[in-house]
Amino acid sequence: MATVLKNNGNLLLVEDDESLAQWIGDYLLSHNFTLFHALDGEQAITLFTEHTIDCVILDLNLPKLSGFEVCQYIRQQQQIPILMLTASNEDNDEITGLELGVSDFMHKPVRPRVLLAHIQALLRRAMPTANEHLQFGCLSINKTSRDVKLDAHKIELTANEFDLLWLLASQAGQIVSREALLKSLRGLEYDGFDRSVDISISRLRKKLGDTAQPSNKIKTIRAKGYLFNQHAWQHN
Amino acid sequence: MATVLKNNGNLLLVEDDESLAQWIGDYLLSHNFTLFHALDGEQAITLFTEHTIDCVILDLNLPKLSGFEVCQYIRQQQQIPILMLTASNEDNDEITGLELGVSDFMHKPVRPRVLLAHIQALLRRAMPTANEHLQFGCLSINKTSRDVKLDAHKIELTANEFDLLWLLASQAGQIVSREALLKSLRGLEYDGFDRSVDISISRLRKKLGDTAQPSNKIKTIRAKGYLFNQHAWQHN
DNA sequence: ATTTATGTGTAACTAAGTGTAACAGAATTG
DNA sequence: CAATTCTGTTACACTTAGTTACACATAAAT
Repeated sequence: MATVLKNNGNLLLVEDDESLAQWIGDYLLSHNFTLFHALDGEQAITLFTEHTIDCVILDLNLPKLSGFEVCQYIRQQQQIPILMLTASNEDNDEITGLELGVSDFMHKPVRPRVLLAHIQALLRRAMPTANEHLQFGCLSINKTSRDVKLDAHKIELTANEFDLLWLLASQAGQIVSREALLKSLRGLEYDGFDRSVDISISRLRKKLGDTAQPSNKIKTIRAKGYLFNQHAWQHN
Repeated sequence: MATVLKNNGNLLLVEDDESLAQWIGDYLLSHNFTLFHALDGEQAITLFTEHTIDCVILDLNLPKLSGFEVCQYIRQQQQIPILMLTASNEDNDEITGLELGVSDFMHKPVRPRVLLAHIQALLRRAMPTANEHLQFGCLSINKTSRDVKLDAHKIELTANEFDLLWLLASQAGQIVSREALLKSLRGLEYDGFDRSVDISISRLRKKLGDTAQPSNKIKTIRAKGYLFNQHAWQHN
């Protein structure tokens, strides 16, 4: 009979001290997490782009790229939780990390039970992103039924269009890069030339009646990406 | 002339050690937070219910009600950030806190600069979609919708022009150097010759109707940079 | 299996935004 | 009042984005 294991989440552990990584890793594996382990900053980014990661555990002192650089890169792509490990006395590292958007800190030495509790809390907190339903004025978006309504009038979106709308709307008011969109929609790295996102945006705008010139409901931010404007959906 | 103070947020500090509370409090007050101070758990809950609190700083060991009970009560009411202060060696306290939904931890002794960074990060995270909005007389600038209005009349700005205006307006009355602007807009170091900022300023002034000679709404400070003049936008 | 419909990407063209170069004018200096 | 430095602005080239048309892929229907 096969052993059935629940996967509690995909963790990316970025730590160059192999023995430390080993026993942290073993402990997390024994609690049914899937673990990806990077020994330096470059590996971290490679693993991050190639897999769906739920939480990053990031040591600060790394070969090739610093923890800060890795953090910055990941933050530009996604809002996933980042737990940073620091030496206890480095106030400035902690302050810099917080400004870069680190979600949580732990000081070395790390106790595994505490680490586990932190990771579980981070994942719990990140979950509400899986909110089922969004409402902006007359626009209603339901994640589970994948229904979109404008003033009680149903809008038929294709799978792609819905995913795109969800990505943008769930980060309303923030600019989302083509990189991030392309990665979520097609799992591809953005090469600077791919226009598929633009086309989908164009089709989506048409269906949502975003006819203003320039578009107002989904705004274009040149050289940066697109932005869902939550203020543009008030009933008439 | 009156001193204008911005309120960065309402903090509830729950700490029974008065001397510690005193100097943490002074430091936070000097960074333009409004502070409510409770000496025990019951006071904490009273202050919490009577005021709008943006973030709670909670010591664990309290008279009357423990920090955990206060935490639990607040969590049932609202999702506001709770920063818990613990002794460094109490793993179990930290684990219990995380399970109760504490947002962040700091171990004593607390360094004020680090505390400040944590609070700022918590507030930033708690209101990602908060409307960042600036108003100067007839000029209105909304960061999340990236809309700019002059007397209810919408001004169409390009991405660059908006970013430039935001940078200047959010530091109204202060000189902003070309270095800083170029760095923010294009991520480049200023080489002393780049004129792109000047061009964008020129286009921005035209759209904002800053036609005076010399320009009055966005002033040129020779050899220093540009300055957004908040006094030049009074209604006619 | 063939046809049909639908979704989605690529190519190509048009439109719009933004930087470089160049020159003119203003401010500053000696 | 030169000489010099800094800024404003125009013109143009280049980059980025919107959109149409079409090709390919997939799935449903015949």
